[in-house]
Amino acid sequence: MAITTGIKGFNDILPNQVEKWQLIEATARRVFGIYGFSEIRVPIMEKTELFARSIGDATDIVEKEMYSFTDKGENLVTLRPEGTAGVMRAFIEHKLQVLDPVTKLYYLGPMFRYERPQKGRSRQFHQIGAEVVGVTNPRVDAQLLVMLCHFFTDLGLTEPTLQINSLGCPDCRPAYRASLKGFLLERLERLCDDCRRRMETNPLRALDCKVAGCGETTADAPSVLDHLCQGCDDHFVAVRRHLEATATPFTINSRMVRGLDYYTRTTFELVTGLLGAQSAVAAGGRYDGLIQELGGPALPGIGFAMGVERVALLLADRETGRSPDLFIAAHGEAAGDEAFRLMIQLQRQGFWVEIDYEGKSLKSQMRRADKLKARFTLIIGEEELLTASGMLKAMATGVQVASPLDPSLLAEALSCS
RNA sequence: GUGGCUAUGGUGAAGCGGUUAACACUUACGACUGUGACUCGUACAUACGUGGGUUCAAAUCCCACUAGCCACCCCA
Repeated sequence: MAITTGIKGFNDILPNQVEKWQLIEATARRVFGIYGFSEIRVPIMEKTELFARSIGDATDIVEKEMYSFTDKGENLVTLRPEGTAGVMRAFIEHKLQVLDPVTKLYYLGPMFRYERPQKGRSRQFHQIGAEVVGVTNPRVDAQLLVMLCHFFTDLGLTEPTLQINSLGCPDCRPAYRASLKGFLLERLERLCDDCRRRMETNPLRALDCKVAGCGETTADAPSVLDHLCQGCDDHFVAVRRHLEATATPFTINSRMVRGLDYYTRTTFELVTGLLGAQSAVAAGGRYDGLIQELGGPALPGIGFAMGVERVALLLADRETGRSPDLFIAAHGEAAGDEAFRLMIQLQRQGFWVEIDYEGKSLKSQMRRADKLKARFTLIIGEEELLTASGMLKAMATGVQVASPLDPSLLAEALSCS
């Protein structure tokens, strides 16, 4: 394959798209900041074992989607397929719990999963995620969800809707799982091949199978929510109560399934119908056992991650708002030197100034000034050079006035109007 | 890993066995006044993903490969 072709599933984000990305990132930083979150930056590679332990050995991510390899020191390393594992590793390694009993972190950056690319999915993709460590109280679950909704509202995206569920805990989930498995076993012949396979790996998945027959078959399957232990039930009820108290719209989806093993209790997704097969724009949940499982203190955690590509897809393309303050059109070599000198001086004062670098005709330069949507154009020719005075033209009105070739006076002219 | 669809310039595309491979945008130069937008003119695919085949003749038909897209699986 030609070396000028990128790797499958690894996409360039061109300048016109980057504007959107910057808006998403800036909104996240701003909104998450309001809720007291601090950014953490962790490496994009970790020991393979970390992901296997946290995400779960039997998950598809670990089984077949990781970019894993042996480095030159014979270490088994993996390009992060998600963010939580690395952040929790850093939390434990640096004992962040001693700084504050409540740790609120957010991160953003590329993740890697070897999957077949399709709409809203690529092999290198980007997530923005947030995690809270140290709080069991359901108020923090609600707050995290409110923050997530706040973020989307600020971006002008009201379409994705919040769905929540509870997955129970290690005390009550096994019983539910057994109950569901029993239910499915009785109806084995009505399930699709995939669901039969899921029986062993993860029976919960049968609940969101897209095959029509399976949907009907599992319509009256036992619900997790009926099998929650007292603690989990109380927790879930409280989360719902707090969401209602803060007027945060949500629906309960007891059939929602998560792909990572570490989730407990509250799980949630922000779903949209506008992204083809990819309905989840952001998703997450509580992971009360993860930190201890990784060898850290017994602290609870909850977090979410959103797919930046998916958010960007939902955002309408926006016009590039930026345009130069001034274009200096020069006629002749000496004028070109003067234009260059003025440009640098004005740039040092913070103005965006453009010039022509190739000695093009005045007409060409004016055309370019227009195309760049420069607010002003300063025209310098031989005559102007003699009097040290150029013509300053306001492009919108076409009005032009003589203006001394003086950076501070020009700066003044650019600042007003 | 499995399936379906598609592959023409920088972009969007016409073309359906014999055309100078339309048209539009973009870009470059020029005309209209040393000075942009509108208008007009000129230029820009030895070439139709790659490799084979059928035919007097293929961008147009057939095969293989590759890539992209969408979907399954799974997931943010």
